[in-house]
Amino acid sequence: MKDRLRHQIRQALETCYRAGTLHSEIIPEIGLEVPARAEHGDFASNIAMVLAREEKKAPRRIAEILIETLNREEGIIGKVEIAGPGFINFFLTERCWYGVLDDIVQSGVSYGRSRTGEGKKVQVEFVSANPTGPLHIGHGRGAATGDAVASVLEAAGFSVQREYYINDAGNQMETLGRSIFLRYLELMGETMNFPADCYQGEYIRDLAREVAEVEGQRILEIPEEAAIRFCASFGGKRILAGIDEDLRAFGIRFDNWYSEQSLFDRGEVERGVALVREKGLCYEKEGAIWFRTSDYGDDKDRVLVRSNGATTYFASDVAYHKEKFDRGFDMVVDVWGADHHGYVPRMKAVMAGLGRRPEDLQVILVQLVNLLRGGQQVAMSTRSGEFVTLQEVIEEVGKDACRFFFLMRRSDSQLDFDLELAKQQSSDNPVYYVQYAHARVCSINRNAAEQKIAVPELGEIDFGRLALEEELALARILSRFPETVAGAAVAFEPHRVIFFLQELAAQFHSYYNRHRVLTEDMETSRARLYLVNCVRIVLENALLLLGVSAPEQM
RNA sequence: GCGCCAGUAGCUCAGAUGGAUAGAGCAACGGACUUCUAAUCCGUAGGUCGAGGGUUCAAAUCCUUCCUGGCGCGCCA
Repeated sequence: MKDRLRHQIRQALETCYRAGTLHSEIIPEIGLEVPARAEHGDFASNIAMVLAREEKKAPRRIAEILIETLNREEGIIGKVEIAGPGFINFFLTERCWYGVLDDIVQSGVSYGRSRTGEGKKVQVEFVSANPTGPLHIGHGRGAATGDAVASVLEAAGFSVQREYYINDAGNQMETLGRSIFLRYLELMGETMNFPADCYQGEYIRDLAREVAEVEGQRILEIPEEAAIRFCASFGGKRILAGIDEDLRAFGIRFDNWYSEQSLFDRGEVERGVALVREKGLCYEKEGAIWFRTSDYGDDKDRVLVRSNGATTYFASDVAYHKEKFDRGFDMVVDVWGADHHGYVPRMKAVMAGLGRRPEDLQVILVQLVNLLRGGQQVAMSTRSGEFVTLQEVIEEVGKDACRFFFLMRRSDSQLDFDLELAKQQSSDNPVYYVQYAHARVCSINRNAAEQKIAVPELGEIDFGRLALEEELALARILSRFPETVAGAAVAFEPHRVIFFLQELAAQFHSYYNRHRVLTEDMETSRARLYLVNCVRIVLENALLLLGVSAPEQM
């Protein structure tokens, strides 16, 4: 809708230049916004004020000239007013708003999709938790965010792959192996002080028990190093399977699981290091090899290969990101915990070093989740192994509430997650507020069916019956859905969809309370039924985009 | 010390490309169920947008200084 109007303005501008009524010959970015106040129209443009300096004319005068030139034939533009210092306020015709309803019915599940992304290949990498323990609530937020970003990008016309990067190569895997091995020894009757730098959680004992069940005494009889390696691999696989299970319960599936170890096995890390050395981006100092990331905005250079010959985690990441682009992605999105933000400049530097634009790598930082229960903070400590797992939270509050809560805030602001509130089935709980709107439409449909009124199909209603202000307001909100999704995609901000949902649900609830859909008058009933089913479609599309279900009854 | 992020109503937070009188939810107060689900709605009240300076016709938004909070500054991962 906005694009159509913008197009009309551009044409008017060109016509003015041709006719000589305006002369600056520039076509600036045409600012169009939805004004905060209804009396300022459906859209407002600041174009006249932007041109004022160049034209050396009063903004209001420019606005007059433009309005005279505007093509009204397409029937989109109803009334146009000049207001304030030179705003042009556009009031679109009702016909044009109700055309949105036909768009929605026609597009159905596709309504909201756009071609903004032009099919560009994007990879979204998220969660990527080390396979050394179960997912906790912080991972949950990253999971919900990454998945929603991916979905929103898909809907905006990008071609998206979801990837999980498995950090299975570093010495944390060694620690995992040793932790399990030591618990295994305990089971076999050895007494010891379990080291503080090992993983403390109860799940380590469970894994040790499994090792004992499957392998019996065998692990006692092989060299310790091999035993640890076995335990690491055994535990890593089990934990990863558990992570996959948790994520599926959360409604998330990855297209690809990518192992860091495989980078080593295929020589990618070596090749990556060699490549940046060939490009002259490195130097040796004190026996180590350094990447000149400070040439590209990082505050210091970073070690790729340590003086003992071992590569750093950074080296893996250079190889990994290089390999991502080798796979043909136009853009790569990484979802990280906000505590890794210091890592961003060096990875941007890597992009530049590899000859990519820094914007081709987008990093979304996800802030901490503050877990509360009835306003009281829930104590968590990774070191002692006392943390609330994602699985526990999903079991307690349900997938829908969990997903919704994780997305309610901008990802880079901290999030209070109150378990009691998330469970509450009341107006305090925004999840139910939105879902309830959907269920209500479904309920209306059931009642309509009882009265033998079918939901009208495309073109079957008389828009003249939709004359209420609240109905127009609904149509306006519905029309904004595609641009909301596209905006959320290019800004990597899925929370915008949440706010859209809340606004739509609020407008619907208000309408519902004030007016009956099923009335004495058949044609009015049918027209309203058509409208509220458009609301239902958009609610459902938006909820599914976020991984939240759209229930038919509650 | 340096860097990144944040500071908006009592609380939790929105405010896309700078726009007109800064919004929502919760909490507070007052109302609405013989009507398609009250998990809802309607109304009232609540603000020096951390502080100062600057750019602009126009600043919560951009620049700058300062204050406060969080995080990060390894040949760790």
